[in-house]
Amino acid sequence: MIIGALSRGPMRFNALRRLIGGVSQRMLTLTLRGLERDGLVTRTVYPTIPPRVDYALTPIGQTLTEPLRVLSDWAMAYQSAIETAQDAYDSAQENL
Amino acid sequence: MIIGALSRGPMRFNALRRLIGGVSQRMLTLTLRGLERDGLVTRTVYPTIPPRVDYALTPIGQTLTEPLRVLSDWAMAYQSAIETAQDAYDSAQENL
DNA sequence: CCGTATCCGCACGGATACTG
DNA sequence: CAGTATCCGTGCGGATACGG
Repeated sequence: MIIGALSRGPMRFNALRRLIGGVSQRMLTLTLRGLERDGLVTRTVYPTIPPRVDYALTPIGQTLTEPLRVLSDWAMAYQSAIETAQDAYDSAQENL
Repeated sequence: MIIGALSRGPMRFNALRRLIGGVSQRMLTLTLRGLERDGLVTRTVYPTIPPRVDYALTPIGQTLTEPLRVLSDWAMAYQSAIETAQDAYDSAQENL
């Protein structure tokens, strides 16, 4: 989701947090550090007050947006079919 | 990896286990049950001795092979670049 | 605003033993 | 062969508090 959010341009920490939704501050930080370590995301600090930090995709990070978009499209397309299958599976398990 | 392995045709439990490698019996079973619940994989039992169980992709499961192959191709292409980035990041952390 | 530090519950997954 | 059952350590991630 971070890769997808940054695919349209750099974004600040809290903007990212609001856009993704349901992510704790801790996990967003840890995930961003991981992506930074992997060379997929850059972190730029502007020494202003209040502080400002921009996150952006590196060239390699941008190459990942397409594969992830393909996967995301698949998930959107089959989400309801999969939920239906789960319901059928679960109710079949009850009758044992 | 299970989806990728089954993309070329049905496969038995232990064949799958050997092909994937490094997966415990427990985790392979749990993962297969999850895929079955999601309607991505079918489980077929042949009541022979010794028992035989075939796993195969459902039509929906087959639609997932392409998105995953795209992602896998990306991983193969950038694996070494990412490892290099990690090494650079880690050695930069040491000097603090 | 953008984090880090600390505590803690819990569930993930390995190891092992057992079974039809 | 293809599992299930049980025990158990560890690490993930939430919650909370604090700081530049």
